[in-house]
Amino acid sequence: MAETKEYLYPSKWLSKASAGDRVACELRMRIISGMVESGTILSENTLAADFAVSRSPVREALKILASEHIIRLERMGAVVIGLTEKEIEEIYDVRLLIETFVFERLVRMDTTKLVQELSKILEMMKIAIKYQDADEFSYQDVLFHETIIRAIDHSYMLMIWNNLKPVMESLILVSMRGRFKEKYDDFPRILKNHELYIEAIQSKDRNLMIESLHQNFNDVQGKVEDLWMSQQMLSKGVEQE
Amino acid sequence: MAETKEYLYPSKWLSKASAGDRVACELRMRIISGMVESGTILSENTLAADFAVSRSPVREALKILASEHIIRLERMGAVVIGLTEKEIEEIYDVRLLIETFVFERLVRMDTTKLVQELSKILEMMKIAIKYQDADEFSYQDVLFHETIIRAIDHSYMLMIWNNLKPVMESLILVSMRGRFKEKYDDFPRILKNHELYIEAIQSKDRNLMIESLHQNFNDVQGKVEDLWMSQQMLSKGVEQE
DNA sequence: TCAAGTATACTTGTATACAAGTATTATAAT
DNA sequence: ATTATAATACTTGTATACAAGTATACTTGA
Repeated sequence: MAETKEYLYPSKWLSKASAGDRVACELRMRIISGMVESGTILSENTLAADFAVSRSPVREALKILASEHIIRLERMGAVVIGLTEKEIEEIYDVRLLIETFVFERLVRMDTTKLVQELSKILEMMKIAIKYQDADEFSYQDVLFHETIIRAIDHSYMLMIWNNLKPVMESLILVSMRGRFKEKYDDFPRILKNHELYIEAIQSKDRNLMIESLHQNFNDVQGKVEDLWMSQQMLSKGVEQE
Repeated sequence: MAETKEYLYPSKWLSKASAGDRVACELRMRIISGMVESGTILSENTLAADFAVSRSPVREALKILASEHIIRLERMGAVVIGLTEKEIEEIYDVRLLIETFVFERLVRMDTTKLVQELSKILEMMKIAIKYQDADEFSYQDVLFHETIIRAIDHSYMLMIWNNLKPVMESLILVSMRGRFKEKYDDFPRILKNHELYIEAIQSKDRNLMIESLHQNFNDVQGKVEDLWMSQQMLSKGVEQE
């Protein structure tokens, strides 16, 4: 059994999590970062041994990851699907779909409180950049969009978001960690886009919203791919079971 | 422990299902039909005793239902959320959103094979009506829409559908069973709408699609509510733990 | 060397056991 | 009568045990 040297998922985010959640989060990061390649077959017993837990939490984790569609539960073993370029695009299709729907609701609401909340999160993001804290930045970035979605109080939109969130979170984490090392000058632009987004919500300007949304996605999308590839290259060195 | 007299979920659909799935499906039906009222607190142990299985499958079932947002997992016990009028509307928001997106993709595809498949399903629906088989009709109805969604080969749209499907399925089952008894003359109209839908896909007529889609929803939506209420009334007589 | 059949070692699904924690209830003291 | 404390009976999360089923590998026969 290969000793797991270090964890990809921020341990501070797991303070109250169950063993099942821990395994799910860590495994998800390994899959999305490319450390565990797609096609790999995961066994409950092996994973249980690797993570030093029993099969119960592992089973739970595999169920979670299967519902996120990054693994496929088969008769014998779970097959890693991972994220291809196509699937990353699909994720953004969904985000675009959701957030456009949400915006249509927002324009008919009082958004002053929401705008204030978003501004706060934006400030947090700035500070995260200042201290080069990629994880904190990712957290706030995800929170930013979640806050917008929660604002319309639509349980099924929230359901979709909740299904998408873990994968998004991992994707953003991987992406941001890479950029804090390499492309530090990207961040002013990201912040600008979020500012535009807030402005669009404030002024209820549909076009501005769509524009900043697309910008936001282009920001992440184009770069994630490069990074993801490089991560995959990088992880070729890691020993595989 | 109250003996469970009869099952709401069609047992033939559970031929290869695990005990966890069985519990999930049956419990879902009871919640959505109103037999288990919202606010009820479910305990793993009690459910395990009721369904004569161990806690493992029950835990699995509760996780599934929680991801579908019809129960809420709390520190002690799972609280039944159920479907309010608002949530039923929200489900149709999502369906509208998905299927509109799907249609946009379809108009850029060769849909001859899809149309053929849908026609087959429609014939099946007709036969189900002929033999007054509400369950079979529901099955084909769900399959109809799933077939359309699968056609565009979009894993994340499919993911959303998969999350929505069980609840939809239960909702349609409850609705159709009621209508086979009471409002038998609704069905020609339902069939007509599905025909229109196929026609829209065939001719790639966006307006026709939107129209038939809305019709389809109105068909189910307005009536579901009445039925749901009446079901709730009806189930008041059933003894509750 | 190759085919067929059996045995073995894995797989999942379910049951059960146990530990840690929480609510409730009963008891005791003011 | 009311409040505080302690005991009890629940809760969940995790580990482990076991049964049924499947793939793999090995052995035996030609």
